[in-house]
Amino acid sequence: MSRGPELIITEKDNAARRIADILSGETASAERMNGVNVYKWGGKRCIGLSGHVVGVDFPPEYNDWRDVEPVELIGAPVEKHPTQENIVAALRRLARRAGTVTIATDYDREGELIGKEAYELVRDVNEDVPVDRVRFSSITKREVTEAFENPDDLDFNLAAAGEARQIIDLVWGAALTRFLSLSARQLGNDFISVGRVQGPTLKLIVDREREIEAFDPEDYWELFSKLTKDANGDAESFEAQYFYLDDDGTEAERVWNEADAEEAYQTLLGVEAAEVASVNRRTRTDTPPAPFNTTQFIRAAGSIGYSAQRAMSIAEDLYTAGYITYPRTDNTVYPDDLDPRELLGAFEGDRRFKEDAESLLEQEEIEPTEGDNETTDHPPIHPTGELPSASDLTEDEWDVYELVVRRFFATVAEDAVWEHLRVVAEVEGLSLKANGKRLLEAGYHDVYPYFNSSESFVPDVEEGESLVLSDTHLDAKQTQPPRRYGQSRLIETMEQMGIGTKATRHDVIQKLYDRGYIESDPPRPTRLARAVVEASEDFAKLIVSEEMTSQLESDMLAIARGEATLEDVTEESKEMLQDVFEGLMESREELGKQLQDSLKADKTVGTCPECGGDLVVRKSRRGSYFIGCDSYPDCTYTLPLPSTGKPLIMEDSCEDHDLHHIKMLAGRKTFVHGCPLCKAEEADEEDDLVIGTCPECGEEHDGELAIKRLRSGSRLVGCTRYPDCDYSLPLPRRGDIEVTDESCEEHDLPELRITYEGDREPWELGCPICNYREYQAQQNGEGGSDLESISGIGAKTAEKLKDAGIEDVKTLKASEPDDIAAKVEGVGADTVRKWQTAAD
DNA sequence: GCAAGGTC
Repeated sequence: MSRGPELIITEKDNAARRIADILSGETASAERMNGVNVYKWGGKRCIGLSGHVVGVDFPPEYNDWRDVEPVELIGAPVEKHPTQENIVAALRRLARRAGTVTIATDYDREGELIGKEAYELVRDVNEDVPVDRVRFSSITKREVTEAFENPDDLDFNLAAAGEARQIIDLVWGAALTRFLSLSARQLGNDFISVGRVQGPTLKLIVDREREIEAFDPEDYWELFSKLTKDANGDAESFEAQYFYLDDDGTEAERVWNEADAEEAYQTLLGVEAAEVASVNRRTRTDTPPAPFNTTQFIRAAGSIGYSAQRAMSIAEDLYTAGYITYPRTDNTVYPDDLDPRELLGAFEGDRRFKEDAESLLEQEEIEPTEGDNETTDHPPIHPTGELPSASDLTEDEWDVYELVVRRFFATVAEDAVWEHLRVVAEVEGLSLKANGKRLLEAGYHDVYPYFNSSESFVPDVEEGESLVLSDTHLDAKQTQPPRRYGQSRLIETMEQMGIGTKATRHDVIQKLYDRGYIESDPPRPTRLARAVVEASEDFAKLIVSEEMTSQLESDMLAIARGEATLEDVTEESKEMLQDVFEGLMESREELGKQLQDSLKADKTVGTCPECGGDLVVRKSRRGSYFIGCDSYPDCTYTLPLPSTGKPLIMEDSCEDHDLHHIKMLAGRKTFVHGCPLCKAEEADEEDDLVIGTCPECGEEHDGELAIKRLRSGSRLVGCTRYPDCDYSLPLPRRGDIEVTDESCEEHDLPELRITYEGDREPWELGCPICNYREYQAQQNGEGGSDLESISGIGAKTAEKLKDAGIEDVKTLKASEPDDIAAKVEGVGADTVRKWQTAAD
């Protein structure tokens, strides 16, 4: 009997392709099966999954939220079903005729579970085929070859640990989410969610907000003087700060008592010189940073202005294009077979990195830095050595790519060395100190400019030397509340707390935005978020506590070790949830009311000037936002809002009308609208300024074009016969509009100039018709494809789609998913369907 | 339609 082909299953297409290349000596060819790549060479086939291709859920009879009491979900069965039909079908087809199967999913717990899911799909169609498992932590020739020479077995206990997590997350998450949503009567798109990871993350944000609110600022004073060394006519000055030793004998700069501060201030004002009491010099070694894992990468990208979500999406594109390694990793230690010299060598041929690469290669010894996390999942994020040419990347992609390259450079660069100089001067029993620092050896800072390496100057002085004292000033200050978490700080804290994973932490933050729990950046919790956290603290403490995860982790460890079973762990967890529900059911109504009140508070802008009710942000039937009275239909008072963006109610209010200011969130086009009533009044007070004849109805009806200000705050050039004629041309939101003496011959309209406050140069907008035409041409010309407006389509994918003749969203929507999948590498029909839905 | 975890 002849054996069928060997089937290799990986976690993702990219890994399948690279492993096929390595094992085949680059002779593997790719073919498409159900829109999925299958790599083929000799008697072997290799297919990449897309992470989990099956998911857990309750049976369909539990689908209706209203029909099923949330508490019933605790006892409900949990089923597995395919979520990526095309991949599952392809896998089954291949498995049916396979002679052996090798599971080569990622080397971590979730990878073991994904491997077991693949194993079960294989077993469904082929009872006898031998299945083994290979493990490697980076896809290099050496590791992969070695792993395939020494195959192992699947670790079913480890996979069961992952399954226990799936079940517990589903049951707790779904039961509590439904309970909160039902009790507040929030069904449909605006349901109220909680979960093991989003819960504690939200509590972190809410707790910080509570600290900020409870903060009681304290007054203190700080004193500074200028000290000048005046030797041989060369005056060198520096600022020194007053300090004293507090009761514990520790050095303090803040003076907590105004009288003491004033006394010291007067003393310093009365003197003209101070004597140097001590000079301390020391050198400090500043070691280069460790290689990037996901969290540290997000943090660094954050410091150059990229949100966590955006940084990961760009990294994903760079990875798919082959320029950087896999961006989701916990590892901060390079694998043994990364040869830094070889990788540096790849940058010698590139104009932009040549100089730095060469100087690094001149080092006699190259020993990369190591971080604290050494894991088996993937190598730290580093450039692959395949370089993009300038036109391959957008500006943002280049920024992020350069960051990854330079981080790699830094990890193989030399230490930096600083010299710290501390000078203490004394006068009349008062002490002043200054700390200078100088970069003696720039080391890694030369190749990694993202850290602050600025120096502060303090001249060489000697003990006993007299310095001129001048410019003494006393600064009154106040202690500040703790700062809100920024996105990267939040992700770092989640990592420390052990919640979420490298691949999900940034998504969790996005989810909190989507659910209406946080707004703005740095994120600020809404009233709803507080109510959800409070309700959870009162009745389901575990769901907002990091302990739920640490408990789960130790349970999973026990399962993996064979010391506990999946059933033991899930049953115990369900019993705890059952107890939680006893408390919840009793307080159902009260809880629902609190959630509803908070939801309303989140929408409230202020008090209605006509009836004293609440003014709230509403959405019209056409989908646009406006402000209306909560007492509608008894009160019909409304205020318009700008048509672009989603309104955010800001914290500050208008002094005249006591209405909260509004910000319109629209990505890069975000702007502050301000007080909606002020905007409306400004428009009412401003007369339309006629500048010419309406090109559409001028001849027939004597329509005229005028510069108008709308109550929504927008400005435009529009026909005076509106609404009978709706001809209009856009005008910028900001700046003063000046009508110049010049006029456009073609359209017989005056040219406009926009002027700004401050130093900003005026903008010669010109004829409004010409200007609008140029704008439209620009929109349709370069970057005319709007494919990238769909979430999930990056620059690279858009490029690939265009190569396949799919130029824009319209074509994408009109095409058959399977056709696109067949034409475009790495794109499945399911993905296309998702894009098509996203485009609607 | 719920979670969290993969991946796109």
